[in-house]
Amino acid sequence: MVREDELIKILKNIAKLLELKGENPFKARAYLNAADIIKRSNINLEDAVKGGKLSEIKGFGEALQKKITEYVETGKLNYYEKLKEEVPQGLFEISSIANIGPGKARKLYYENEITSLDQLEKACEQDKLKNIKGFGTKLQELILLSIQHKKASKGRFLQEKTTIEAEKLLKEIKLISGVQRAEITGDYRRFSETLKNFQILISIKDESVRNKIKALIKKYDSEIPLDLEFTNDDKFIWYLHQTTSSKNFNEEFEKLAFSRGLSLKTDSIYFNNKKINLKSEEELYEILKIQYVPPEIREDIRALEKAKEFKIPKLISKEDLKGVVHVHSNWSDGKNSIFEMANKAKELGFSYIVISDHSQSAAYAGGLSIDSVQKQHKEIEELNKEFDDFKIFKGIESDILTDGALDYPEEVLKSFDVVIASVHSSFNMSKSEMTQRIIYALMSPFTHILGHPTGRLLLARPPYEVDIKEIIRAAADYGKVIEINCNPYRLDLSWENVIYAKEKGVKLSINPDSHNSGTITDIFLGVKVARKGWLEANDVINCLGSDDFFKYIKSL
DNA sequence: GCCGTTTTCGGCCCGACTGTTTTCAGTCG
Repeated sequence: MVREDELIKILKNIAKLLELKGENPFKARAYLNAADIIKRSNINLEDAVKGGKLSEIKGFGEALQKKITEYVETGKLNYYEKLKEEVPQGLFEISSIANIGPGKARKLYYENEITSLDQLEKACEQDKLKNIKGFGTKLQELILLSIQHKKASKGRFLQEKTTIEAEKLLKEIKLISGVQRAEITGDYRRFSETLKNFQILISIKDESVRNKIKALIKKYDSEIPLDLEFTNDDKFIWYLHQTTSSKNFNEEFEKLAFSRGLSLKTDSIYFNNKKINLKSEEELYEILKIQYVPPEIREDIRALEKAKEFKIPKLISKEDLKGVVHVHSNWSDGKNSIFEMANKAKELGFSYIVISDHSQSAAYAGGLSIDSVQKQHKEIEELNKEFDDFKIFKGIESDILTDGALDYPEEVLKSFDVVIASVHSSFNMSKSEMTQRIIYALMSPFTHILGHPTGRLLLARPPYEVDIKEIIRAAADYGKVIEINCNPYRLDLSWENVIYAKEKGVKLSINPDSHNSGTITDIFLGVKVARKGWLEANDVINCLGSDDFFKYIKSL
């Protein structure tokens, strides 16, 4: 099995390394282009190599064919390994800072003896960069911000990226004889956006089991650290609950539990001085006579207050979702055809999909010209005839231009069923300008949904400067919907702001923003964000059936 | 490094932005 993602990463890194070496920028672009081809197209690399079909693909010349073949056959690329040795690590790191490209990185490294991020940080703090031609006070500030963000992200991992690994490890632990119960707990179970480790709680029969687990862990090969905690089975549920909950929540919960007759001793849990073995967290809540609090919302004590009053709403679940909003097709920068995207959504049990490719200004992402829009609409109309009980809606992800305008003239905007408006350019505006820009887009009668409202990329890019609360209030005023973008790097709107949006009466749409049919399932990550934001099914517009969804959109 | 052809070398996407300039180079999407 070819690690396609890995190859894409290698090709991108080669491009960057070449730029840093100061080679012909077009050579670098050829590698970027190759990475892009692999990402967007449907080529099965293994088959293409075996069948000698690589040469048929535009963009894969002699050199790239050779390299791709080498990678497919050996899982490695010698050229890349050599290149890594030629380019200093420090130089590579420096160029990873926002607003530092290859040009500035080279200047710092070779002409100013700044050979690491630490040195770069110090130089900025000591105000030394402003003397270098091309640098100034403002850039110094931006560099510091970027370094800070990088530091804060260090040692943290995206929740979604860790899931498969975590579940696999857990399964293996459970198979060890003498392991009674085991769960991944902590941030993972509460669904925090990023994690620093896997916290695993295990109840064991006796001490000998520990060694068996340790032997298993020795074979564990991952960059994500493990934090194992052992307990006896009587206390398993208590500790599962404790380690899942946030600190604040837990403190209040313990107070309540102890005041209502629970006590914790070394051997077991006692209720009214009687030993108990809890089977589930639900049982724990039951004996305390309060409503069950799902793990996702054990963040602050408001949840506990509501639980005492039995007023925790029925949170949204996967099964409530009826349609998929915001996916890209190969008409812009997606990998699959409209048919393939629709078919996949149907297979997953959804009853409609909103195709929303990029708009004309997004040239880098193959944004649709007016002519293409019209052709795409014809294709959708034809496809709709082929599907029973499934509907494809004509959507667009329209850029919000710098002045807040949408990206097509009115007569074109009118032709879409659904318009999602998103910012994709000029991130460095002032807070008030950016806020105004987005509010202006919300005021357009053609806008239905605001896409990824803060533009953040988890662990990679902070949100653009924007007053998100003001935007949420504006969405409420103009009756517009806000997206929960489910791309694992975005999860934007964040759950904290989802809570605020609900308070203000704003409806949300849980959108996967998929660029291929395999990531439509990202939509289920969004359900977790929504749950963490206390949403119920009736807060989310794609919980509506196809007809009601369309009616709702048209009422905006 | 790729492509295409005016066949073996020249052009490759480019506009907006910005911090630094005082006309522009580097970065970004």
